[in-house]
Amino acid sequence: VNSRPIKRPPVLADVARAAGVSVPTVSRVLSGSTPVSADKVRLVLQAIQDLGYHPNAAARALVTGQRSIIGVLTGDTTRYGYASTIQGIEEAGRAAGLVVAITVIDQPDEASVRAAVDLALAQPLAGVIVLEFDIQGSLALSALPDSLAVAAVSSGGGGSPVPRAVFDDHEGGRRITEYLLSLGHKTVHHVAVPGSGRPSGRLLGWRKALKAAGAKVPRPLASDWTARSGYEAGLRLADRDDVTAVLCGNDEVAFGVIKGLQDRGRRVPQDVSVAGFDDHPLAELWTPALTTMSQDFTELGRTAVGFLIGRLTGRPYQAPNSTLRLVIRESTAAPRG
Amino acid sequence: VNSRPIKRPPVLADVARAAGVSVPTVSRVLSGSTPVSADKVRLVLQAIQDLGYHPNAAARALVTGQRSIIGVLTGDTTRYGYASTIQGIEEAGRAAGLVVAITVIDQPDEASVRAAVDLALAQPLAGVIVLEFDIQGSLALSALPDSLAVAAVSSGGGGSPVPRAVFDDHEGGRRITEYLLSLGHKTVHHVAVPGSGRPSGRLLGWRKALKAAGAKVPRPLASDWTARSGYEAGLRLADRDDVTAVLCGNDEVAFGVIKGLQDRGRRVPQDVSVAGFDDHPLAELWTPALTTMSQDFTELGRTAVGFLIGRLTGRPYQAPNSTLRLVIRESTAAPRG
DNA sequence: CTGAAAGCGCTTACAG
DNA sequence: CTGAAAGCGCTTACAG
Repeated sequence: VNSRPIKRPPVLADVARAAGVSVPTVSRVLSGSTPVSADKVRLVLQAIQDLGYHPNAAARALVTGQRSIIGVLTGDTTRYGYASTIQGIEEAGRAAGLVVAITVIDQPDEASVRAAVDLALAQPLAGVIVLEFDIQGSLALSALPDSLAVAAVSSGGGGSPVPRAVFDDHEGGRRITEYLLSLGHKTVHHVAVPGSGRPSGRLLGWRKALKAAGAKVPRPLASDWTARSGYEAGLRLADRDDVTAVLCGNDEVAFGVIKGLQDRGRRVPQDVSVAGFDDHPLAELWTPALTTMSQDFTELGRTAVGFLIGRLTGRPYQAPNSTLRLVIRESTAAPRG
Repeated sequence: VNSRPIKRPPVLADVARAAGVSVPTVSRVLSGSTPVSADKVRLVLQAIQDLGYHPNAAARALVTGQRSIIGVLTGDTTRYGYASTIQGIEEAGRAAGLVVAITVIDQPDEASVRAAVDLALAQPLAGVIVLEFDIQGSLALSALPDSLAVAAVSSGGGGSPVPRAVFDDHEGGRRITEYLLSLGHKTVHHVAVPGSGRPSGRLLGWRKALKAAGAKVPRPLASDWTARSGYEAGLRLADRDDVTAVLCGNDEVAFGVIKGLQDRGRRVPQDVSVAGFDDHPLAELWTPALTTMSQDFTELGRTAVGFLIGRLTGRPYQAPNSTLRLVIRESTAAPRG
């Protein structure tokens, strides 16, 4: 493979020499902090151009103490909720002149968390945002030093006292379960996604709605967030004739559950209603189109950046209201008979 | 919202004072570069613990010249191909002690590219990886200075002489089109995704296969990568009775095309065969399960990191072979009659 | 094994 | 407007 040679990058002194001025003068041209005579400005700009000079970020960060990196600690980067949240963080970060440095914590154990935290903290960070969607996230939050500005995006409350952009999973789970019950289902089954150590808020809200309605609370099935694990759950649920409604921990799992039910000859929603969570972009195109609880993850990511910048600047940040919204499509209906 | 106070982070001198040793001694304990007496090691470790000391990354980077950030320049972070590639970069990066700093170039114009490049280069970067999947990527590649280690993940060849992890879109497009023709279709229609300035390799390979077979080359429809735009295309294609096979620029578009065809009463694959590109995780669960050209984006991301580290260390990196693989499922069949 | 000294590349008072 | 000087927090020869 071809490749350009890597030269020693030019430094400020090189530019100063080329332009015939002092080092501080170049710095002033760059920052605009102090007036510089027009002709020197021209010479300096020319030299910067010629040499292809870019400031050494490390040196600048050292002296100014200015950091322009938001560290993001997360258990995943590709699933819908995670990826959308990161997208929001990146957008809001970039608008504020910050880049996003991602470190994935791939296992929910102390060692992985420690390794990831150490790696992240080895960067000149303005602050860190933790995606507290899973056990990794919870652990990371408590492993972070006090000297750092920290915010979290979180599915429900939480322990350590950091600003959190939370989507109210509990409330969402409750509302969508109530909706299913209101269609006439005797109870609602649940295919759960992993929680952050404790049961997910979605599961808690689901259980609460069932209890409030005096409905039987079936034992939840487990999934690992993936459509494939949802499919397995769907196959199992298809064999039980007491199942008329299923709430899934997220849309990807719901897609799999629907397919599993259909592959066993159960029609959705005529035989079984299925609802999801999150409003994945494909939810409206699924067959049948998926009823779900919509969440604006991107907004949540932006909010977390707002919190972080608020802490950094001392100006408190006003979080926008919850974006929870029940989206009724075709995958849910009244039970037969 | 509650929040912990941000204290001035402790520095090496604070640790040295607390432990009653000199600054270099603390540094030596940290790096292990030079033996330090056991009792001093203990004192230093204790002080580090007590103070919650973390090294100042900027200072360390300045003196060692070591950078542990891979800058990633990309047009998107959430779509399947992009997100998976970034996942691979992060994995391989983390394994090598590097974090991934993402900057999105949200518009394919010079100004957006310049802003993103400047923001990325303001960090202490070990090198940068450009996702050359779109126009933004191509522009970014030419805007990067020579003094930086650069690699790209790319859909097909390319201009500037940087090491590229390429997935052979052209070859993939050709092979899957040949497959569709081999089923007996007179020609294959195409719903294209945006290319990186020029037509996508997928489109080129598709066209080449048609020409080689002496088939008519229909005018391709455009999409913007999303399932929704695929849906629009599907609706339009459904009205034409000369359409018996459609190759889509990616799986998400294919999902939409299938739904659009179905909503207009066309059955897939009995009336129209539809094939995708990429092997999205939901492709196997779609109804009908999607025939597609599988690509290992995660692997590509890892390869790009390999190139980068190869350049940094001077040890050339041997790229793995192409991962292109035709996956035949249920969405394609011989035409009727 | 350990400390005093120099220096990485920048910015910011300090004097003109 | 401009340069000489100091210093950010670390690491690395240099002497013991």
